[in-house]
Amino acid sequence: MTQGAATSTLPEWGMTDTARRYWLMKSEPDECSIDDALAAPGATVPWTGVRNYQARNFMRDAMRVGDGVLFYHSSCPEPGIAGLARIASTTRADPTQFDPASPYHDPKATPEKPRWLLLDVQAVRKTRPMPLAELRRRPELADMQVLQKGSRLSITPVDAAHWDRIVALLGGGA
DNA sequence: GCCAACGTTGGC
DNA sequence: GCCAACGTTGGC
Repeated sequence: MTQGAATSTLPEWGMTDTARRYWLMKSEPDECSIDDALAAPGATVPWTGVRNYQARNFMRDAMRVGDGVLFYHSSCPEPGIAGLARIASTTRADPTQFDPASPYHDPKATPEKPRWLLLDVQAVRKTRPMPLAELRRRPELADMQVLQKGSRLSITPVDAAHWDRIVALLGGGA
């Protein structure tokens, strides 16, 4: 247990302070696919571009090194889970917010007062595609947050039971 | 390209 | 602090 203060709990998600947590993180494959992540040094990529406070706060307050990640492809021909990953760092300022040339530029952010954070995500393996339509088809997954009507968050918590079920359906371990 | 849903902004 | 207008997300 060498990692720093991991004190926050998410009782609303039934998470305890000690258990491993699980997340679903959306990425547009045009920007960073599971293949891109696996090809990166250490299979690790900085998760840039989060511009939603709730998603940022998950990263800042609840995500911990080693947490499991469902790597999800969005805004593409076949949206769905494309791989498994893990959280590989704590948060730091997302440098794209300071870059006027970046689509993620935030003119109100300064290095002294950054608004947006990122953390590193390490790809573990590519899986068979598990399309959104398949997730919706399975009753035992119906209450996943990402499947709720109007859900747009790019980072959502995943129940351990849902994680276990999805990993089983994907075959192999996590 | 459409559009439902949701988040943010800014006038008051 | 309200809330209408606007922008964004993301599946289809």
